[in-house]
Amino acid sequence: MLDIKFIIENKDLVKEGLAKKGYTAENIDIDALVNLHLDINKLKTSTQNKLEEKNRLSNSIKSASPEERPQIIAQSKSLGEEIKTSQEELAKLQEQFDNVMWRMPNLPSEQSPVAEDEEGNVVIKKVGEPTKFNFTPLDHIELMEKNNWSELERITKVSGARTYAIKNELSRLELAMHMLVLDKLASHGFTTITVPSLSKEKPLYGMGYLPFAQDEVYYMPSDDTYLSGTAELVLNSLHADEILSENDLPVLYAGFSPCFRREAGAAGKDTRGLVRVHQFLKTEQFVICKNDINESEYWHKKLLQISEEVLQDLELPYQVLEICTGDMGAPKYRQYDLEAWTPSQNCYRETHSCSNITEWQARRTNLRYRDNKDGKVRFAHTLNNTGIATPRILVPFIENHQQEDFSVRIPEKLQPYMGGKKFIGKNVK
RNA sequence: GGAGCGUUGGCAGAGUGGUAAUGCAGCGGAUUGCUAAUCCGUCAUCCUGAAUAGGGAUGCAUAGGUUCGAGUCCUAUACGCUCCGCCA
Repeated sequence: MLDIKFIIENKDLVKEGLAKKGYTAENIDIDALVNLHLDINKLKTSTQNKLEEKNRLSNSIKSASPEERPQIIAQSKSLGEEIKTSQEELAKLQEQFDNVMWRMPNLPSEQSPVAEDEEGNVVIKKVGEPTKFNFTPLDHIELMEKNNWSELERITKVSGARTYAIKNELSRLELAMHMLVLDKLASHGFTTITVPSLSKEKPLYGMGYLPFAQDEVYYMPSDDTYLSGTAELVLNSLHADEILSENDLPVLYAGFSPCFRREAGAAGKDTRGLVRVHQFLKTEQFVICKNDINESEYWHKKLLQISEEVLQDLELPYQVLEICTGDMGAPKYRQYDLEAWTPSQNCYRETHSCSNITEWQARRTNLRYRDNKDGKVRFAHTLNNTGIATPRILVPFIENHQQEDFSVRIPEKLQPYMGGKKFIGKNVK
């Protein structure tokens, strides 16, 4: 959510920012919004003047003589009717205004490349080389079959399309990766927190999942409850409506949770295997910091660095993308994605997404802190990044580390979490 | 699922239907100077205003209702605590 005062003072900048994100005046009409705001203020002022008069009348009743009272009461009553009418009108206008405000995306950074869609994303860094094999490599599904690591077909009979069951060492590997990342985040000062996958509606608006991605989210009408697509949802609202002390900042969370996504817009894409599933496990990095762009950009880089370390620990070749304005989600100010080399598809595939949201979410959740310098209350900045998401990352992992005998090499950093094993797989003793 | 009690500022905590006490913390100011104390103001949202001057409205979990007037009375909902039931 943006600040209406900022919008009024920076109309052109706002229009330009919206345009970069692919919005036109037909989607969001800034001039109309500002006019609506001015109308609301006018009506507010006149309504408040009436309220002031009514308060005066009410307070005078106590000291009024018994003869005067009936007249004052009648006067106050009729003024009350007028006020009610004004307030109903005001509520109507306010709802129109809020509707636009809740649909307004964040403005992108000046640094973000300007383009319409993902074609405009810019590779800013490559680490490692695409893996070369001196045998014919298998894809992750074949590898899982060779090693008795999955139940992909049986499980769809039970749980439907885009679900997975993995077993034996692969199942343990999935959990080992989360432990590796949780330990890494703890060493960077993050608080480990396992959070519910259930959420009420309000947090979805707070994060920006609603109203922007309604089709993506599971809803359970019998309980008026949603299934969370990311721990970010819950962490972003955990401190909603609070005024933190600046001394509490930054708040660093390593949030672990099962995540659920309908993948409604992805029909036909990545239908087989572990790349795109309805339910997965994610360790999420989440930061609440001061309202200072240098501070949040520092944390943005820091989160990116941590997830790069994760891919380096897993010894996966990867690239870093700076996401362009048109491919960024509505909440985002600036975004990097990490993509790991995926041999079977001969390309890099997304494993991490790292975003600076600035104050856009904090305004929606009313998350603030008291500034030490002047004692003023300010909206915090929030940031998020994948720590690790499984099973998707298992795809590049087992494909890149596969051996000719179908076993899979375990990188050194991960070995302590896998009982010291250097390889896993059927033929490994 | 059932019953009872509760929800007041950043925190703690008063509050007979008639302008939200008080303490602590924070911020601003004044004053005195020995590691700080004392006093005053401020402390959330919004409108008005050139204003970081002043004035005003709102805010006691949320949404309604009763009333000239609601933190206080009524209804519903959410959440919390205690107990009963069920349970990994």
